[in-house]
Amino acid sequence: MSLAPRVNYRHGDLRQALVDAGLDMAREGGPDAVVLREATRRAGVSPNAAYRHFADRTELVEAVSDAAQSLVAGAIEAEWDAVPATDPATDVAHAHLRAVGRGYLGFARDEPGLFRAAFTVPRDLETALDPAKAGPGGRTSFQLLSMALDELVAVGSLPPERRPGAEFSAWSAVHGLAMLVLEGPLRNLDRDVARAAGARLIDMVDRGL
Amino acid sequence: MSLAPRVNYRHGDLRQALVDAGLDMAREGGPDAVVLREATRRAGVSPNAAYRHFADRTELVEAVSDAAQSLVAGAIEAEWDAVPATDPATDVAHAHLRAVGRGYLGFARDEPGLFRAAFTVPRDLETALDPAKAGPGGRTSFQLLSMALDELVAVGSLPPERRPGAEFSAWSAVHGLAMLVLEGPLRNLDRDVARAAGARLIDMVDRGL
DNA sequence: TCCTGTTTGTGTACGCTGTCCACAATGTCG
DNA sequence: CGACATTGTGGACAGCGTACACAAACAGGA
Repeated sequence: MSLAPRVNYRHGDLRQALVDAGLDMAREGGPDAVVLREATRRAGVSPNAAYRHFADRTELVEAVSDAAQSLVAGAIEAEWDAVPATDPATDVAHAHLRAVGRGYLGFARDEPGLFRAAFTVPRDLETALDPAKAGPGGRTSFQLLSMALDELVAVGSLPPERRPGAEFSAWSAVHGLAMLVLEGPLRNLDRDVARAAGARLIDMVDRGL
Repeated sequence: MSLAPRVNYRHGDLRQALVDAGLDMAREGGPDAVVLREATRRAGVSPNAAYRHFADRTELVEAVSDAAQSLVAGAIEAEWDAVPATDPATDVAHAHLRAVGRGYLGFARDEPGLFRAAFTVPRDLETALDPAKAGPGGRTSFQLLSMALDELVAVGSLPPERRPGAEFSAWSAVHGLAMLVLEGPLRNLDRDVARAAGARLIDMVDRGL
């Protein structure tokens, strides 16, 4: 980023600069490609400077992961907002669920490295409501999924007794396809075939939940 | 393995010894924990000896991955074989599908490191029929899943027009749950809750395919 | 049986990584 | 203005993957 050597001894916002550099590295190569020394290099700073902001490499990667999760949430919000609210409520609810799945899979396809950084690193779900992981609209991807499922119950498309835990099933399905295609055995699946598989998968979820 | 220093200059079967060491390391720590130098150390051999059997670390990890996939296939075969063939064919077909899912998820739960070594490394699906990845019964996990789906069509539980590509949907679902629980945001999910989520997920697949 | 060539091991070395330590520049607050 | 906390630098270390040159063990034909 800042190619010109700093005139000031202090950097300004080194922490953010390191996270940005980490995001760039994760974009091509996933979380494993985030190397601490390289991040400091890109920030124009000595390797050890990073340790003033992160206890170790793991903490840096986790910060990158949080930022990546926020980007995913943004992508899902965009799909959600594109759903017209004019149709009958039942259709809107289903459309919202499918929008969440489409946003998730679309992000995985367009930004595989960041997707893996987002979802193969994080500590646990306890922090799924962490605003740092939310999109511009302030909601995390998990919250968006929950909203869609609540909506399905409200319009009577999902029996209330099947609502608890439904997040896990729906999430698992799309997440699994993403991982299989990204870093799993379906790695070389044709792009169009993968897209079709995504649509079919969302059908299955919509039908089977 | 061979703690006593070799008396012979040659090792015997170094390649296999390295793969075995790699499996041990992958068992705790997943594919990233497979370190080439450590493998040679455990085999009682100098670091460079590995390069007579693998072009680089990646090739070693891939060999470990193949071995791990074979173990998964074995676990699935065991579940499959435990299904009694006495019930009506329809029930048996569904039971086989569920056995595949149970075997897959059970292996992920019992051997998380090996599971990740098996499914986050491999090159692509082209080699899904590779006998090296098969279980003792000679079939890969992908083949077992396909067999279950064919059976479902045969007994009329799955419309033939939905058969093509059904592997991807079913596989995605179980794989996704496994990944979320193993190295994803559901990492700290209670063991019993995870098990219940698995059962519910298999329900969804069975219903929605 | 020796001689020769191929296979499979060893030794040394290099650059890269994450991380530790002591020290210096900068900002803040009494 | 001076003391203190913050944030940077510099040097060092062990461990990693890997390249290169060399040595031991085997294999086959003379």
